[in-house]
Amino acid sequence: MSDLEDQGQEKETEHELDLASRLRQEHHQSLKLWLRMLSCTVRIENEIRTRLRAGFGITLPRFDLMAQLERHPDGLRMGELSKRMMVTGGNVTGITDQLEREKLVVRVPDPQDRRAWAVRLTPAGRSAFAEMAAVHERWIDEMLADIPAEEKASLIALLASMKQRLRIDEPK
Amino acid sequence: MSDLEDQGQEKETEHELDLASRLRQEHHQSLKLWLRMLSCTVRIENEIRTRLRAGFGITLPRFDLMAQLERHPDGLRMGELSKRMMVTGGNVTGITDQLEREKLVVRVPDPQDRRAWAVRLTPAGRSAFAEMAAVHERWIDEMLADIPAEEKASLIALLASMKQRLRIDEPK
DNA sequence: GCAAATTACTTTAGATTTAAAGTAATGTGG
DNA sequence: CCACATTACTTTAAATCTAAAGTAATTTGC
Repeated sequence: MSDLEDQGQEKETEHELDLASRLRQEHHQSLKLWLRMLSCTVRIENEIRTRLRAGFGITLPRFDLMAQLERHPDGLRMGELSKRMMVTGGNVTGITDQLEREKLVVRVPDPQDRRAWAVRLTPAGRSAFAEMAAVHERWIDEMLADIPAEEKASLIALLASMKQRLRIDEPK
Repeated sequence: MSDLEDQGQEKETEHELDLASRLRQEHHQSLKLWLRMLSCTVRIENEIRTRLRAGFGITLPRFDLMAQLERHPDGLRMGELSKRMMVTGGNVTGITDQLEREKLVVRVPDPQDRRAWAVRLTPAGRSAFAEMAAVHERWIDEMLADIPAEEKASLIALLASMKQRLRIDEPK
């Protein structure tokens, strides 16, 4: 999903708006915010996906899963990965299968619970990820280089507030 | 891709940061912004996907395509849809096939260019979309209801700036 | 203890998605 | 006019992705 948003520039000379147009604008404010955010996100995501494939021959979901594991040296259970990556469990199974096939992660049985598996980066996985992550961060930095640091800081703060206040049932 | 972001709360008492930590923070600022935005986007997107399926038996990409068409009564060419939806042409072909099968859109041959097709909403499609769009906007409004209007306005403005300044080659 | 509910993960079917190759029509240079 | 590149769309193969059903282990209630 993506760019429902219209391209037109808006003129937000707030003091000149009468009540009617102010209401009309507020009515669509949430939708406009959503579509604008979605548009930025998809653009960046597509660019990262292309570069990861071209530069490292890896897909975005695999990179994402490895990124989760990199911060948890003891491994993460499938369910934890599913929650953190915000995708279904079946999806995590598939991506893990692929990464295991490539020897970048391993499934380790949980001694406490025989239903559960911990997924861990292999040494090869950890080393491959380290290289990719550094370049990945540089890409992001370059893509956002023309945004003033103050605007970035504002966005970071506002998005934190947004995440907190989102009226969506927490996943599980 | 999704929630690489750490969960921890940050304390941004800007005046107390020494130069070293300020630099360290700036180094990761872009990445943090990107991950935070991605996290919000995926959460909202998943919720909308679920609700569209449960409420209307429609998928998100089909809804998205119809939304593009709704603003263009004369129809859009496949390539236009691809650009606006920010997905590949092959993907648009598949989604259009599905919607055509459901009699919600039609392909109309372009008299000027026999390679090209315009895709249009059928009357049934237009009417179905109108109903869904109203509910869809209400959902967005509810999900974002706890975010103060001023913050929404700031985000809208900052994201517009972000979109403008993104250092990504314009699609085509 | 043990039946029933729950949990953790996998499997399945179907839709979406990309990248790359393929097809057909259009544009371009000479 | 005609070879050649380009353009618009489709097809293909492989990976993701969801929703739902399935499997096996654990927990719960009694």
